[in-house]
Amino acid sequence: MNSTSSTRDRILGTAEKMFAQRGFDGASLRQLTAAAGVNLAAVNYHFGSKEKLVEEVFRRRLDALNANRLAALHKLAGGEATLEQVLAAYIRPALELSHDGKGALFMRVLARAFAEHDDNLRRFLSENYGHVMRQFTAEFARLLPHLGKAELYWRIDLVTGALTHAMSGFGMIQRKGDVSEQEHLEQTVQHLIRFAAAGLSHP
Amino acid sequence: MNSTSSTRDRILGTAEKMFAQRGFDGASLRQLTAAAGVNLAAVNYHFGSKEKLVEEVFRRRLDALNANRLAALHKLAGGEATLEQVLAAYIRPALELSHDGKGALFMRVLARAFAEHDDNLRRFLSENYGHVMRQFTAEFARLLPHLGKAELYWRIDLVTGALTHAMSGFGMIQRKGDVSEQEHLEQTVQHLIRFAAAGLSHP
DNA sequence: CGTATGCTCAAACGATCGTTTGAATCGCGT
DNA sequence: ACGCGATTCAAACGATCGTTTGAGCATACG
Repeated sequence: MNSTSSTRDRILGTAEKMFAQRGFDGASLRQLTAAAGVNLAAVNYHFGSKEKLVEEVFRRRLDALNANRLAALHKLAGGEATLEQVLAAYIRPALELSHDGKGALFMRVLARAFAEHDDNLRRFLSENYGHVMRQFTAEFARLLPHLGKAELYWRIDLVTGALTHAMSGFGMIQRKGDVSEQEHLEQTVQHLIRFAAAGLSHP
Repeated sequence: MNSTSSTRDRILGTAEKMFAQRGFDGASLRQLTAAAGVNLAAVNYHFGSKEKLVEEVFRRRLDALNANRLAALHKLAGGEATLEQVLAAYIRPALELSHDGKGALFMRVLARAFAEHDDNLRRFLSENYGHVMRQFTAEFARLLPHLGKAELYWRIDLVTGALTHAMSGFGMIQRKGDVSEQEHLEQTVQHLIRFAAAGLSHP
């Protein structure tokens, strides 16, 4: 077995792009393998099925994304972090991912998956990355003690919707020529954090 | 030609349900017509094509929804309405639509369409209902003069994402047995309005 | 050298898709 | 009662889908 099959990676990269553009059903394996320059049967050989390929596209990005989120969260002083800091730990890794060309496509894939309400995919996400969301929710609960449990979950859901919506469009937003990429990213992070903080903590 | 063909309406109603459940590509005309109890060819006879059927599903709901939104907006005292009132004019009709059983499905269809970034559908929505969004944006600009144009658009986009996300899940949220439907709706409207107002108007 | 083993390839499989067709049936004005 | 347009119907069309197959090629190991 090859340790890093070029065919496997080309399929994954092309799949990410085409899933973002045409959706999971809309992107056929024939279009996908043709665009990747590999044989049609290579997908089933390397991944087993189209659905397993979808899961692998998610796993590759989300493993890194959620590891970064947890690392940022744990780096904060336990029990003393501010709401803005916790939000930054949640938002910045996602925005950094959506900032480079290929990661931006993945955020659109993610937004699509949210909207599709696909039960298999939701179970996959919950099983593999639910613990991350749980840790952040616990932090939010500590920082917003005046909110009831239902109210807190509700606001987090609203913030999640806003962020998903925003990041699925990020990267397509025209950036002014007089600010650097890093500056643009930082400004966007600050906007998102302030928006989320305002929505979460209002009385 | 029949003025209100039962076949036409059954197709539209079933299409809304199945598009919400399985997406536009995922719901086939064979499943759809079988569930509606009509012949397969009836879709192409009454609507011309599957894509025209999709547009008609949108048109039927959005005509009423946006008319209600504009009526609520114009009923406000011109130039003196508060941010919360304008938000209510925007949010309440959508939530009322998503409150009855069939409208709730439509909101999921709408959320799906947002995530799919389909160019044809976006053009259709922009051409037919763009003027509504423009009027609300003008009101927001009047009420939030301290925000730059770019900043305002950005926050409206975030609010739109949050609302779409929330309303696509609304109706699935379990309602406590001790509050009436009307009460539940009103509480939800108030939550959404306060969340949106906080996100829009924060410094 | 011979032969496993990992991988690629063209071709085909059955299933399902949206659409079209032409005949059968319905419903109403004259 | 008759005729005609509107509607429904079963059947078929070509296209495309995900998956499987078996032969061919490569590389490494005994």
